[in-house]
Amino acid sequence: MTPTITVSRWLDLLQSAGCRVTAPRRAIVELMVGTSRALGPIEVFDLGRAEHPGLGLVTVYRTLEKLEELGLIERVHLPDGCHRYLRTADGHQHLLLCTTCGLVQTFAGDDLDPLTGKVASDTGFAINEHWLQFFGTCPDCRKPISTLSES
Amino acid sequence: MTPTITVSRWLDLLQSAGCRVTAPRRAIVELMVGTSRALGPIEVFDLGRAEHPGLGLVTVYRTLEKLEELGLIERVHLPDGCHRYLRTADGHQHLLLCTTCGLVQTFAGDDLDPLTGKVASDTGFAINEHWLQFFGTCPDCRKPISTLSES
DNA sequence: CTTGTATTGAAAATGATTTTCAATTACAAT
DNA sequence: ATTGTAATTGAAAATCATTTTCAATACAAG
Repeated sequence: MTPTITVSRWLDLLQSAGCRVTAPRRAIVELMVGTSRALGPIEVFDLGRAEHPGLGLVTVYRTLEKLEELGLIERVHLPDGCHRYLRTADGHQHLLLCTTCGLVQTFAGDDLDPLTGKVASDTGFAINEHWLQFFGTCPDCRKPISTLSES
Repeated sequence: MTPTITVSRWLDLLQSAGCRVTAPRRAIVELMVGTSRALGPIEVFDLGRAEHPGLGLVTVYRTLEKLEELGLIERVHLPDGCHRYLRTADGHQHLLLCTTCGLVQTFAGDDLDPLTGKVASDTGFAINEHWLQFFGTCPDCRKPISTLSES
């Protein structure tokens, strides 16, 4: 699906959920659909103002919250304690994140269901979520600044 | 190693690092050594005041930071975005956390080194950290309140 | 085009964490 | 034991992220 079609789909889903389609929301949706980086609220705010200069930070928070409710984006947590938002991948994916620029790649990891079941029965916990995430530095961020390609 | 000996060892390590051993620090160290729950700063503050009533929240933050620097405790992140501190386990362990009370269990998961190497060479990332964590509800927190045992 | 209501952005409020600072205290050197 | 000094303390203020409040605005249904 092309980015343009995905943007329309997200806006339709917003409308189906009883929300209005407004310029600020459109700007934020375009951003989140178009990027392959995990973005924090301030980044969305800064990038969004390029599209829609009047955009307010409060609207960013509210829109991200709504997109998360709809399952279109999800929070990812980083080692430093910050969290950012990321377009939800199809199916449950394991994540590889660049801690410098936020670039995200997904990878097909091991199937954790058997391990989850074993740990649950060993411990008596009811397990309802897991994280398998790798963190590192992406190829671009590993390069010296002089040779950096545009993102 | 008994908890008492571990407390002494932590205090010795603090001193070796050029820090002074004070009553507030002793209270916080005893807490972190003695619990099997991941505790947030406010929890440490509240529990610590039982031991040392004058304890200030600022001191809690500073002491936890120092213990983390020394590698004696580590931050764990939770799905809701909060983070708590946990006595560092021997070797790298995978964690199972109760999202209700913070109880932590470690489990021997799959060895992720081969997968890490594969993902690194597939993507060109330099991978330097990973999380494999399960979240759920521990046996005690699953029980109705009337039958709760003391922790 | 009019109208009702969801949405907006600014400002204020909140909550977590950090910084500043004067008073205190551990502890090394007498 | 006493003392000097630098590390440490807790309170208050500052900072930063996030949420709430609210009056003005703008979407979309009729």
